[in-house]
Amino acid sequence: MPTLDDVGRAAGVSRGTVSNVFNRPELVRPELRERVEAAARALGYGGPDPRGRLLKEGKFNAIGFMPPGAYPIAEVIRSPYGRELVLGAAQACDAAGATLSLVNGTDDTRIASIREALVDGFILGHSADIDLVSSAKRRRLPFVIVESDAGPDVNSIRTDGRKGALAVIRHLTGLGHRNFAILSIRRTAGPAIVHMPGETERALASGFALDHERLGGFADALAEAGLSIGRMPIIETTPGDPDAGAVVFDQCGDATAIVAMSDWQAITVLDEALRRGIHVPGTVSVTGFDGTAESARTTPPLTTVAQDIVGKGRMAAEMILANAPPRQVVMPVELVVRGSTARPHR
Amino acid sequence: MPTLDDVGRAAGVSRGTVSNVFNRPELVRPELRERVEAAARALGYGGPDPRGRLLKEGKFNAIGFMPPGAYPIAEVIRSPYGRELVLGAAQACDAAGATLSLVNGTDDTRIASIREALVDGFILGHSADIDLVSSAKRRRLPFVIVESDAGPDVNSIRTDGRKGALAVIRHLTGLGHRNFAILSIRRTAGPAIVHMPGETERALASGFALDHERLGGFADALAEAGLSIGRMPIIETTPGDPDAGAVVFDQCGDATAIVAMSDWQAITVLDEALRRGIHVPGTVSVTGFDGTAESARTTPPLTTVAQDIVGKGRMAAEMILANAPPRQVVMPVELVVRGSTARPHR
DNA sequence: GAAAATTCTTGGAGCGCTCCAATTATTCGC
DNA sequence: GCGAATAATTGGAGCGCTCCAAGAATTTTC
Repeated sequence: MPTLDDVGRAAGVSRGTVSNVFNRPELVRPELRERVEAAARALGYGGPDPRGRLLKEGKFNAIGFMPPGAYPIAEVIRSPYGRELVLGAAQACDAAGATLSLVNGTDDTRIASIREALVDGFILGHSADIDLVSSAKRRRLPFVIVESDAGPDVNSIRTDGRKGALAVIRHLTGLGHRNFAILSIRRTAGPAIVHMPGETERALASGFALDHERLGGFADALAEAGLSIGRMPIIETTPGDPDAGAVVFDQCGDATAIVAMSDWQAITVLDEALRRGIHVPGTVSVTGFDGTAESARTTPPLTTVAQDIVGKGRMAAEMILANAPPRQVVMPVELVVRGSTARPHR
Repeated sequence: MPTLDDVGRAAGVSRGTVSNVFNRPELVRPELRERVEAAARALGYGGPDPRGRLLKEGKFNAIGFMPPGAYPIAEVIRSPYGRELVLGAAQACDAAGATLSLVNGTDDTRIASIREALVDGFILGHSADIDLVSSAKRRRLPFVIVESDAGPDVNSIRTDGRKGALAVIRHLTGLGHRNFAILSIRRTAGPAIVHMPGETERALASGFALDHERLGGFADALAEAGLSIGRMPIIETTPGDPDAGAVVFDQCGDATAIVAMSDWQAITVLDEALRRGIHVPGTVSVTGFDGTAESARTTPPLTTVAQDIVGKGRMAAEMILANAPPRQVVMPVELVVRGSTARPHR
């Protein structure tokens, strides 16, 4: 690849003049400019390489989005939640004229990705992963953690998951439900993990901070109704896993309410119910979490905990762009009761 | 910000050794390594700046996606079509461990964005925009144009829009329709542009190559049935413009079939029909284009021209990643007849 | 037509890093 | 304990560019 120097040599001018031709053409005499442009064309010079400029100038004008867990970036676009979050971030980038980089990282490359991504800041899709946070810190770029709180010196933005969880369970116990199955989020790729009653401690200890908080809310609300979360099956599935619904119905025959940690999982359950001819909410009630656009369009429409996901993504990106002192934002939630919940059968 | 040299000075070692501590720690004696690490911590050195490396090494390990027209990147995520295209590209990036950069560019910054984006190649969301293509060429990075053909020396991947358009119109004329309204894609932001019968030449000349091809298909299929496209109103709207449906019904009262260039626009029409109590397909038939996932879930389900959008995005990204000689790919289409079309009323 | 003012052009310094050949320190073998 | 082998460290060159002070060329002014 030819360089500024090569072009300069070919045109009989200095590197500096060639640079001016490309960056401040008004500074160079028209005839010279044309000579330089001709030389550049002849050599196939494609304009100043951004690498060189970068070293001198600094900013990448881009913010990075790193998916939660070790999810592939495609999964982020595919998931209703991820999509809305990215949409919000994209809105903020549009307003700022910045690029939004979806940064790829498998389990063992995400640390390196943080170190090397060509961005001015990061959105870490929900994760309290200590290693990730500390490498983000080390890099000394602004970053925001979505959906968990990593202390006062780190930007974070999360939903009041506890409150949402309480609201869901109170709604269901209020309707008379006593037997629940909980559909939790598996943090890595792979098939469903089933924790039957009595062996649910492991589930409670695992996964994202997000799950802890929501599970905590579930546990407390169940306790209010004299129930114990330890008696309920907990099933961890990857959101979007099409088998999740089947596993739930296979394993949790006597649950009258299936409580999912995400709309996407709840929708899978709805699909499977339809397939099996199980009536929702007649035979079983189903709840989601997130209030994605999809949740309003299912049959029946999903009872869910709504939050402003797009707003969350936008705010996350704005926090990076603004580069202000760290803040910890907690977004409100609201229970949206729709058609997928009713009194238990009998 | 401290540099390798600063750290080296503080630790009493050379720059090279500090570099080794971070990149090939096994090369440096443990005690020294610790001394260097301590110095780095003390100075708040965040590890080697990727900028420096970049200059030496080259690849960005990222591909850029530039939205069609001057659409903001948020619009790409929001639109069903854009989302699937990006999803496909993300799949290919996942497989290759690359970053997917959604590159921002307004009308007057897109050229500069192409020049300066920190990527190894581009996907140009459908656009035959001469300036853009030539600046992409100039930069000498591999790039792929989606949805139009820019000649044998440029990668492109497009759908057989003409065939799809023919199929739609033949289906509708076969059902007995004679009065159509055409919903075309406005390339810039802004309200609907209405071209009433007799003034449609302008519409035929404008917009994306994509529209030309599809409009050409419509025109020919109409001609087969003894009809003239010049007699049909053509309305250009921005996909996702929620008013599109209203404009169509306000302006095209006697059309028995509304033919949209994208599912998204067709869905808007469906929504508006519902709002006005106009029965689809009883009173008016509606067709989409693209076969997005959404099109199967509308009420009634949409008759549309299906194509493998995700596959298209994936292939586009793969073409860049592979960096092989230019190819021009034409993807097949298939008419999918669903519930939104029927014989005209009366 | 010479000095002053203006416009253009030059090339060195430096951005932070990696690479590598050369140098220095350490360990090994007998 | 000494030379050879091995391991660890160094620092210069260079990646492609921008910036800028200085110098050269041209134009203006009186």
